[in-house]
Amino acid sequence: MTDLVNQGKTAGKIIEFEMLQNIAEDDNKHESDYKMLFQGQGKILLALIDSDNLSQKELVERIDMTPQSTAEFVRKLEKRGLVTRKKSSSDKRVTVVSLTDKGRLEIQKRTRSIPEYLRVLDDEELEQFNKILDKINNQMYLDIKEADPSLQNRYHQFMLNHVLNKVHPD
Amino acid sequence: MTDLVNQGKTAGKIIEFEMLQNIAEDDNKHESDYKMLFQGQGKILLALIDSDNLSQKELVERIDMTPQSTAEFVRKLEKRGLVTRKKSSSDKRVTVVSLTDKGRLEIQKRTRSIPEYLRVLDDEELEQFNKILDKINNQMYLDIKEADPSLQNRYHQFMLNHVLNKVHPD
DNA sequence: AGATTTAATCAGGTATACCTGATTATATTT
DNA sequence: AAATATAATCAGGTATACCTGATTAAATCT
Repeated sequence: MTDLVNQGKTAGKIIEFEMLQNIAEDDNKHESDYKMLFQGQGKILLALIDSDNLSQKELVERIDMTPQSTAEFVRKLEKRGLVTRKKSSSDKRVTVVSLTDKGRLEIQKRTRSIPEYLRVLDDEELEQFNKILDKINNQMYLDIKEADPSLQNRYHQFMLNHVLNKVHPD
Repeated sequence: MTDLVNQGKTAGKIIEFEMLQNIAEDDNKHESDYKMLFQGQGKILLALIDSDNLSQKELVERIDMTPQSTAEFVRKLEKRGLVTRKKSSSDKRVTVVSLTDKGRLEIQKRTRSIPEYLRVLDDEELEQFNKILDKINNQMYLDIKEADPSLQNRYHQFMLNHVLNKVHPD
């Protein structure tokens, strides 16, 4: 039963960690809104760094949202200057969405930047942390797949690929 | 410079971890909406487990929100049956907000529950993880204080106490 | 007792993330 | 060429988290 006590302690520290990230964000406002990465406009940006110039239809498939919501978020991103929308010449029904440089920078700021707090860990701790996160994440993939097998084909897998391989290349 | 590479890897895994938590939540919807813990209604609940029967005025101080927003969230929580509101008899201007049993359970579900994914870590890893989280969290406290010294007196400290000492007692 | 301060509410607004149903315009089928 | 399917948009809605300004009611001060 010592197990449960230790797990409980860790669980508390994880909540604390998330709380602190939240507070730190309030501070530098829009700079690093990690909450927004996995919903709405953020989801679209993430889909686009994975593969650019997608039609809204393709976005919808990857992102697991209605075409209407997707269109709305794309428009908002366009207004913010993070993506462009142009009609495809081969099929004038489709709208191709592309990242602007500003958009690319925006996501990189959010996903590629190394949080300051990691600097307090030494090499050994960093390695331990990596291993632990790998274990946890793998378990979560399994849990998610088990809970809803259809999820595995959706935006998750591509985000995974993105986060693991592209944003942080070795 | 190997440092930066390792830190980058870890940063990616943290984003992945957060993404996975998000997805897992979508699945069991309202069950464990960790995003909602540190804003709006969640913030109020958190303030109330720390110390119950607060006036809205006291809530406002702890929670760093306008009285109007606070009142709004309290009303919503009342509608959901998570808190009660009664006028103080000593000062009929003040409204005392108290957690109901349902409300208490609600936050415990969100803060006390041990995430399933922790079960994959063995004793040693759990200990390492605890140490790492301590180091990171402490650093974040320092960073936050540095960025805005006024924050230290607000809801953060009490949440810290709560998360560390009360929700997960040894 | 009258003036002022205080706790809270009312009224109304903004922004974000979503959704459903109906419609338009272009492609593809038949 | 007419019918159908497809990509996207329009219109309108819900819910959440916030906010400002104005007002009410009770308490305290002078």
